[in-house]
Amino acid sequence: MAKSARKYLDAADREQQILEFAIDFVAQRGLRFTTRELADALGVSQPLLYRYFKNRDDLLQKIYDEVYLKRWDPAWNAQLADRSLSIRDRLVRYLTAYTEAILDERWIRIFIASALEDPQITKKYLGLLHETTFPLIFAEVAAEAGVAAPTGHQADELAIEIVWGFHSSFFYMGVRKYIYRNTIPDDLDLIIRARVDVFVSGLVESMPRLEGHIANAGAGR
Amino acid sequence: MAKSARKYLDAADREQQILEFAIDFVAQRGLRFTTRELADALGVSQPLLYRYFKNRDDLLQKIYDEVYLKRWDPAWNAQLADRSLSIRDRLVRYLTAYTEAILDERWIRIFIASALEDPQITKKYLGLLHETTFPLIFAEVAAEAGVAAPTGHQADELAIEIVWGFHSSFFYMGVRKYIYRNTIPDDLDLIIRARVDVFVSGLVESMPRLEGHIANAGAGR
DNA sequence: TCCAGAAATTATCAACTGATAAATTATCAC
DNA sequence: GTGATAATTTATCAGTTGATAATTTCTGGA
Repeated sequence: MAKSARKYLDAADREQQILEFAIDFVAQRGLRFTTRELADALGVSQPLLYRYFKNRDDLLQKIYDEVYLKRWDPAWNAQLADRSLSIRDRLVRYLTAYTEAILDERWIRIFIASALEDPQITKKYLGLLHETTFPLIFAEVAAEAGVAAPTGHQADELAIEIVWGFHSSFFYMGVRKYIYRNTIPDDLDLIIRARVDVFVSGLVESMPRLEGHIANAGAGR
Repeated sequence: MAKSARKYLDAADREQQILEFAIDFVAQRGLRFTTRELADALGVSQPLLYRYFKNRDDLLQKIYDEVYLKRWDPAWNAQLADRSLSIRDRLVRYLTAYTEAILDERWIRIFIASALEDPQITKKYLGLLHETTFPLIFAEVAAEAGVAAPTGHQADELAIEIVWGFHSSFFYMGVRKYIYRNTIPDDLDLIIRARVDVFVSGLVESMPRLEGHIANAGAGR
């Protein structure tokens, strides 16, 4: 008998089915859903949820785990550091993989909704970017420019900040598409290449002036 | 008698007090608050809310109106177009005013929460950026580069996209601070100048290559 | 075929929630 | 002071909600 035609699923299958369905459901409805609404949409009785999930929060926690799990490939950082390709090509390759992973309705909406509810949930993921990937990208562009990156705490902060601005623009495309419900261009590859070009050109050229910006900090106000 | 010591406020004052309090409250708690929680926090009875607001949704609508109202200064676009200053200076001036308006906990959190709930709410505001400000910024940088901006539908889209990436990085600082609860550098002026520098330098330099990106679209896949 | 055990549903509860009506309390003009 | 009026609270309700217990239905092996 095909599993899909069964009325009584194996416990493991049913749990997986509920979880997958709940991810789509919560992505659409946000965190204000009720357990009855979820059960009705899935076509099972509401108490059945409590056979597989201790309570509503337990279900949400498992949703977060499932959505964030395995969306981050540790190989990305190694590839970014691989100087056999130009920094432009490396950034294009990384951003192609990164956007493929995160420009997903469920991922974007659940990420934002969960962060709004409790920033702790997304902290680990964001820490990975902030502590590892961003310093790496800045350092690699600095190497491309043939300039020593400016040093000091304020310079480090500014460097991270510049990369944040660049990097977040791709995540933000997901926000525009799946939260604002705007249309975004469908040729993502074109946009990645154009933005990488603007970013690398700009950072290479302005890198020598960064020290100056720091020195002038606060002077103009 | 000072109004703050009164027990029975004038209707207009009470309505304003509830609305202001509710804005802070909803910014913190999100849209899952109950009318009792709001009333308790404010120190009034729950039915009192219904004297001033028809129902829960009516209160939310008035919150949105109050938060989004007058956060957008129509003079900004005119200033961006005023070529008596360099494009860098104009962008710095604009972004200083813009960030001052929107890097506010209530604004950021209610903007995101309401967009997540119903994208219609933020549509008008975002349309203003997309239709008016972004094309203007791109055109002004093109003029700075002394290059005719590339033409055609795809070029327009790409141009808007590049500016989206730049512009959104400032809004996104608010997301980082008030939603992710990350620390962001306190010297905003420094960041604005550095990012404007990277952006203008990069766009001026890569502008002549944009046509090439478009021509190559899809070729590399 | 039949039944033991697992899977799912029905029935139910206490607490919560948005909303309304009735009763109470403060304010102010006279 | 006093009473008319507006502001606020208390009491209350019907529908909802998360969760549990009791009951029923299905599945697969002997």
